[in-house]
Amino acid sequence: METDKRRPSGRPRGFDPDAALERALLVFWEHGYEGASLATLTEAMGISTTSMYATFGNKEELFRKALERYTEGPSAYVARALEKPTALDVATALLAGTIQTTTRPTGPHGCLGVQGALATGDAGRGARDLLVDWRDDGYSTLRDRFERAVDDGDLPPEADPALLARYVTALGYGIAVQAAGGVGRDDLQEMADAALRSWPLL
Amino acid sequence: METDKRRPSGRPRGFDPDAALERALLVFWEHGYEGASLATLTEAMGISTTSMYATFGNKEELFRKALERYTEGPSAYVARALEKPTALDVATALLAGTIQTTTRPTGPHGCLGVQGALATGDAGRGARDLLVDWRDDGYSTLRDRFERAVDDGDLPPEADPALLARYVTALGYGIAVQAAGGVGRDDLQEMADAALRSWPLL
DNA sequence: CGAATTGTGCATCGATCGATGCGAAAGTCG
DNA sequence: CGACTTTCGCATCGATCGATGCACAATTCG
Repeated sequence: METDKRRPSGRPRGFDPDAALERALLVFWEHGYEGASLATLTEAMGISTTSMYATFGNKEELFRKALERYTEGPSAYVARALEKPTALDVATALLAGTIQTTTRPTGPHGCLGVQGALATGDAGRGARDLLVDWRDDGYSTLRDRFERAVDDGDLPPEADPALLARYVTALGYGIAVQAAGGVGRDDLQEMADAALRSWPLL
Repeated sequence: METDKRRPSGRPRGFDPDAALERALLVFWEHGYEGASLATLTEAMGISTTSMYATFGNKEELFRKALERYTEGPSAYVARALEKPTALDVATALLAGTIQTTTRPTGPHGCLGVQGALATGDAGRGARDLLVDWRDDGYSTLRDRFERAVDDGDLPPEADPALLARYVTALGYGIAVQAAGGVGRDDLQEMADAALRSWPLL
């Protein structure tokens, strides 16, 4: 039942696709979809455009795969936060994770899901729509989690799960925008702490 | 003391610069700096590239002037909000104005100051830096306003003006991001109302 | 009128955009 | 070995990018 390690016929790849995708992710993260040219991407990935197209399809597919990698890598704190026992724990972990990820001393500032393609021309419409769905999914998942919290009695019956999810996501995206502009980690964390002091906003 | 209406020598312009700038503003607002090509811009403005360069300088200058027009037009609610009598009134008017402006049924969704150039390539660095300063100015002005509110006794001495300004701007940018993705006006307004219910976050 | 000044229309610039064609290279398989 | 399969290096594609040169049109001034 081992994973299929049989070498495929033909010339083997001269690079590690995962490592190359990680580099591409960083470029998209820092410069956005439209701001990341194929030349910049392939140079950072250390491969030729031919290899990029053969391996990843095209620029939009590369972006889609980079976003997946982002979700499972730098943005994995989201899934972990959703598993916290209480709604307040979820919100607290979500904002703390957002702040940590969007203000890493090394690596791009901000959030790929926000600055990757917020407003684009025709060429970036695919990426833009992809991120709209990505953010919508995040909101829906969070709202569902808060609905469960109401069912659990963790949140009072008067609490509004949809409103609370909007609140936390708004704070998260607002943090991401400020982080993209260079606002420091401590300032944002103080603000997030204060913003959750009145949880659940009744 | 009349404004100088003496016709300048030479052939008169065949278009209204203000109207053309307004069109350019809408294109930048919807597609962002990098996503707005000269062809798209000049077509919307109804003029040739030659006339654009003669009148506005270049693309980056056009963006700068469009941002000024945005500040004094669609974003004028900011200046009006800052004149409200109390800090809570300021915050309330600021968020309400943000929601109205970023979700206009006609016109682009979102905020030019956010989605105009959040992450860019080299070509968009000028625009990006311009918006970073624009947002920093907004934050600083709001913080100063809240400091004055503390001095006035309008806010309690324990209130933290910088933190409150971070809070309101984060909510505003978070609203802008969600509006860019098509989130509706009512959902955002409900959330903003709830977010200010615990003002001033003590 | 003619000279001077300013805006416009048209063509086009070099650079860069994303994307491909093609033959050589580097492996597996019979 | 030779046939087959897959990847790579190089050159280049047509389209679009932002930006400009230049001759002509339209106005003011002397």
